[in-house]
Amino acid sequence: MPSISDMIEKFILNIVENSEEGIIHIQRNDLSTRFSCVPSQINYVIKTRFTIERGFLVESKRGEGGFLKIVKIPVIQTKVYLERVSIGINNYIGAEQAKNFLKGLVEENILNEREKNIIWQLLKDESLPCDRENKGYQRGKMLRNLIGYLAKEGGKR
Amino acid sequence: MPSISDMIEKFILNIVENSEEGIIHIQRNDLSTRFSCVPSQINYVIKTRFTIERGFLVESKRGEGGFLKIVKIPVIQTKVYLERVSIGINNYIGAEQAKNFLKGLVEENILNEREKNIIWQLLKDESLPCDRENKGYQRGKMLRNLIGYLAKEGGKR
DNA sequence: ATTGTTATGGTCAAATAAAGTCAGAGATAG
DNA sequence: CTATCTCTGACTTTATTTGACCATAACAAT
Repeated sequence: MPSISDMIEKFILNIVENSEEGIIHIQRNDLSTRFSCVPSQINYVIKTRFTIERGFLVESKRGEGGFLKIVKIPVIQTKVYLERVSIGINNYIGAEQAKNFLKGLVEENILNEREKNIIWQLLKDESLPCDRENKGYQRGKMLRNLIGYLAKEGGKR
Repeated sequence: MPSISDMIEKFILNIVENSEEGIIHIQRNDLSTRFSCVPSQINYVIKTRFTIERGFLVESKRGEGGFLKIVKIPVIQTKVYLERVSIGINNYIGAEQAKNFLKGLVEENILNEREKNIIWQLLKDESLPCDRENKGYQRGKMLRNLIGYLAKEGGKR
């Protein structure tokens, strides 16, 4: 007995699979109407199923002309990267750990030096004006999203 | 379904791109008639999209023969540009504003598309798991450090 | 020169149209 | 029977659209 959430997932998945590029724009209200559920259920589906770990990036825009943008990325690469940096949910990523991870990506030609430096500017301690615990948490989020993007790009330059 | 504002933006952008010199004169009422919207919507588009961060200057004249003059600032000395931009970085930087900064840097050839995307992954809302106020504050810090780095590098690629 | 008229453009706040959050209720699998 | 997953709705945040009212410039008629 598939739940509504399962059906919504399937529905979205289908659109993504059949899209060129694996990038789609949908509207939250459209979906909730189609499945006669409350809009926030769409958020639930997105949050539980279209995660980085499963190979998706999601962005959105509010207001008139708003949308959900769902991007499918190659899962296998993503998983490899995620495991390498050992980013689990709620994981703490220290500055050193982040630095080493970036170095690794440069060594593998996934990033060049300049890109590494740019990224470092954004997640070094001085750029995150919050307590240590949060710095680590934020680096985790940031790196996940970065990895998602890089996986999709295939690290090509 | 792009919003009307998006279409107006595209329309203006197209004219600017196809102009010699990157300087155009348009009339607010012409535009609002063409897109059947109220005149003040044009102001909205100008204010949210043709910003200094993205490398545009806008001047206008009222009264008979009035106009909007939109200038795409030509590529200038990177450092000068960066200095100008960094002045615009205050304590709170919203997601849209950050996006505009990045777009501007790309338009000025200081960043390439890929670099812009990488940076965006790190400072978009989804990557900063904290409240709105703090997101803005952090983006400020991050962008300042980024610009500091780019200024040193001279924006060369 | 002064004044009135008309043609522009500018500002701001309210209304509308999305999407996001979160906590609690309900359902289900082990 | 309990832990986890799903569903719901009230409240929040953000982006866009609209309209009422304001400011300025050119022109025409004193």
